[in-house]
Amino acid sequence: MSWSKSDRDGTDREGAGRDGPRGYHHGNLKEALIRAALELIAQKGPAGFTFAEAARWAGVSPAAPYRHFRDRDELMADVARRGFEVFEQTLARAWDSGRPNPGVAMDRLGKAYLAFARSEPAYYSAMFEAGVPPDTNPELRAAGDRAFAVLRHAAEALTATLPAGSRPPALMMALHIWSMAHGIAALFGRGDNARRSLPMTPEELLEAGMLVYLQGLGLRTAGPG
Amino acid sequence: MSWSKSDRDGTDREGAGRDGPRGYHHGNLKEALIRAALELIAQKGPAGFTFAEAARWAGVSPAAPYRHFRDRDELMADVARRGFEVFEQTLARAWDSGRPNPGVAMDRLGKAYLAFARSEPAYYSAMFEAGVPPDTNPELRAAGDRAFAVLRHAAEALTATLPAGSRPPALMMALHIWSMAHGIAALFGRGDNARRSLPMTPEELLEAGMLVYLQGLGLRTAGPG
DNA sequence: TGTACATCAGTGAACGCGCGTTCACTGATGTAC
DNA sequence: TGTACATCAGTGAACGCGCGTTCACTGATGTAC
Repeated sequence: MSWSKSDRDGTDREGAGRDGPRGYHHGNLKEALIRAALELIAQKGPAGFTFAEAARWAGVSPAAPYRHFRDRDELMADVARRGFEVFEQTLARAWDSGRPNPGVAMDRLGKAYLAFARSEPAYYSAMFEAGVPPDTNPELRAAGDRAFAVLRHAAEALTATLPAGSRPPALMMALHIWSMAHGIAALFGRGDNARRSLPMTPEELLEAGMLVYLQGLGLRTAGPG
Repeated sequence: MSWSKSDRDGTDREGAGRDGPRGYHHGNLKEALIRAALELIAQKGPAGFTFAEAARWAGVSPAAPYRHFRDRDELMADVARRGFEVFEQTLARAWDSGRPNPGVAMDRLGKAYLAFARSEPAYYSAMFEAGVPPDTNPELRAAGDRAFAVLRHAAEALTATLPAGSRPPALMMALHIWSMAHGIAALFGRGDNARRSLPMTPEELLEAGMLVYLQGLGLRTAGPG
């Protein structure tokens, strides 16, 4: 990205309109296409996003995207990769090195997970539901691994509070928490999709589930606060 | 093609074929379309299934399906409904009224969940991933509710083994187990999709997760056997 | 500082394709009498 | 038992549409000199 010297992200494009980067051809088509994809995926799901419509959204001819992506799949993979990067940062910020203690931080991590799935449905779809094989792209896989690593480190910090003899495998614990968080996000976490009514918020459901789970591991979680 | 009276279904059509009710026009086009949809969804995901191709698969003209389904979505909803019915039966059989004890039966239930997701990916996709709103169809919703009821009853049976004072809400417990099972199925449970390598089988992961969870509830599960 | 030139992002026209959907139709079926 | 008729499942041709993809092109940019 950012490859003319004088920058060009001064204004933003789609959504509220405002053609920013004027000057020459388009300026920052690659970014514009990514943003168009995010918008379209959010509106119509990962399947309802076409190369042609992304081009239209960005205000260029249907042939223009081929200058930046081999095909639709490559664009989707790029969206997924960026999604993992944002996801990693979001989770890492929530975890905050386990402050003030791993239990509280893990609770925050869970909430951040669901918040991401809800507020960034397009990223989340591209990452987990669009059928993008993680091996498409070494960078995609690496980004996914880095995001998962945040969760794994959190699990390690939690198990470290247990006496050395009775520590469960942190990797397994991370996988359990990931699975439950993903399950809740997929089944109940998004606005209109697969709407099943819940007697509580997804956040409450996950928080309760993690509490029970951690208790099952022998962790005395202080709970929130 | 083929519209003389004899002929017609002598040869088998889709998959393992065997078109039953031969005789006249097609005989059982509705069923044939459902089976075509299952095949196509299994091969190419819920998005890669078109009305026209289902018709081709069933060997009829592209206009024929309109005699049986208003549109693609209605067909998809029907697939989902049938999926929930099969799912309910599968889960109920695995639960087997909680024999020989709820702990063992719950373990079986979890394995049956994952087995269904793996062996019937088309049903599973239509049910949970195709974006079919459950309210499309009262029957669809009812079928989904009945399938979930199996899980809820299992949770009730498990909580009933606890002293009256310390019973967690069975509904919440059912939701937790469902979420974890769905999360594992979605992230790790299918062959090629979203392949993430695991240091264990999905079944082992779910079994371990349920064990920890149940322990957290204070349930002394005997474990398998 | 100015000019010529290579680079390359985006154009616009064109194509083949498969999809969804409609329409008047046809041929098989079941049934009333 | 036979005949006339209503019903209805499936036909096949047709349509408009949007997509993916290609192509020779053009016009803006950066840069070597």
